[in-house]
Amino acid sequence: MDMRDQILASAQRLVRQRGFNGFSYADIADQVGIRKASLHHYFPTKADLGLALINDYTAQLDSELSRINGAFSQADAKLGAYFAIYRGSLDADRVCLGGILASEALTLDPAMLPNLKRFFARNTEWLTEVLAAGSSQRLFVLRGTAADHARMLLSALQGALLIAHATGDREAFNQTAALLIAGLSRKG
Amino acid sequence: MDMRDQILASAQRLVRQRGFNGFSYADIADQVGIRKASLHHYFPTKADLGLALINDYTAQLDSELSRINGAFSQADAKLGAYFAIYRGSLDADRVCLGGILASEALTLDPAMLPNLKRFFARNTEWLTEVLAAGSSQRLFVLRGTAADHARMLLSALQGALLIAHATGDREAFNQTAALLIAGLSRKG
DNA sequence: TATTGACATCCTACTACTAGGTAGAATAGA
DNA sequence: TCTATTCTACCTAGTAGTAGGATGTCAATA
Repeated sequence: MDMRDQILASAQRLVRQRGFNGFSYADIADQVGIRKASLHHYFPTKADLGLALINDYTAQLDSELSRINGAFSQADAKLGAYFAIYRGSLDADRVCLGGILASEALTLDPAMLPNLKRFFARNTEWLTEVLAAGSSQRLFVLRGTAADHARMLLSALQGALLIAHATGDREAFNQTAALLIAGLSRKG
Repeated sequence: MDMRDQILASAQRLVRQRGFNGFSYADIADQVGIRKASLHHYFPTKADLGLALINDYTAQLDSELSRINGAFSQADAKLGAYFAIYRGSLDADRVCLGGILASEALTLDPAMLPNLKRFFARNTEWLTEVLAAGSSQRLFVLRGTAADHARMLLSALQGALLIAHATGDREAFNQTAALLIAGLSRKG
């Protein structure tokens, strides 16, 4: 892993624990063992770093979703794998980069916002496909459009992750996740 | 409204727009027309201010929930009024203080965390009561415990509010809210 | 009624520190 | 030698927070 990737990895870890306004170049410098000024060689401004973080994270998401698409054929299994990403994040004491950047949106460089929106769009688009497929296979029973369900699931997972991260109540996340899955099955 | 309340109102507005790390004493000073140093007379440290903000906000919630309990008897009407609080927040371009503090939890003074947890507990407790009542009146059909549903609804609303605030997509919030309500009704 | 003292409020002026960011030189690999 | 990388040293602006003085209010007192 070259220096640029090390910096991105360190920054991603920091953002997902403390938010974009919750860390500084000095923190990254400590973690990767480089001088603060050297970081500016790779990312001249913090907005540049932020932009790279979102794009990098979106690329990570894309590859995860591709992996899931390849590994599972059933919609419910795909959805389970998607939920597992969030659970893994919580277990590593981190939240979703998209979720935490969303909460700081008004303080971010405006150039970051379209890419942040795109990240959310990717999530909802993939979820919409999975839900629509599961619905036509009679695996899921939807009460609105697949897109509505997709947005709701995304919101619920992001919210549950943030709250569980703050309160330390990991079980609350699991129960919410289970209920969201149950809400898609036939019969109440 | 005395100066202390003006400061709290200004700070609450700032936090709910930009986060606790997204504003400074100078911002409050500008808004309330007082010198920065004078703020320290009321809230010696920013952690003191943060603590007061959570407690104040929790008190506001309590009075809102009391108002709702008094104004409505049907569980579905109570729930609708609760949802309306979030919608009103979004319309005012603010998110929930609890939600945004949760996303910054690791950077907050540890003294703030128990009170933040208490805020979430208040929400889930009230929601649990309303959902249980609605369930026994056959207004709602629950797929898990009332407490599970309460946590899920809270997470979904917080997540939807944060995302809608960041993306500017108000309609996404409305659709998620509608779907959450629909998910409680009989029949899919 | 006028004076005094106590207290709260708010100020100017400052400190110590951290933030992001820059200039320009040293180093190293091709 | 060219270029990328990393450094030391620094800058400017902003951060929370402090010291100590000015102003005002209000109640007790003479």
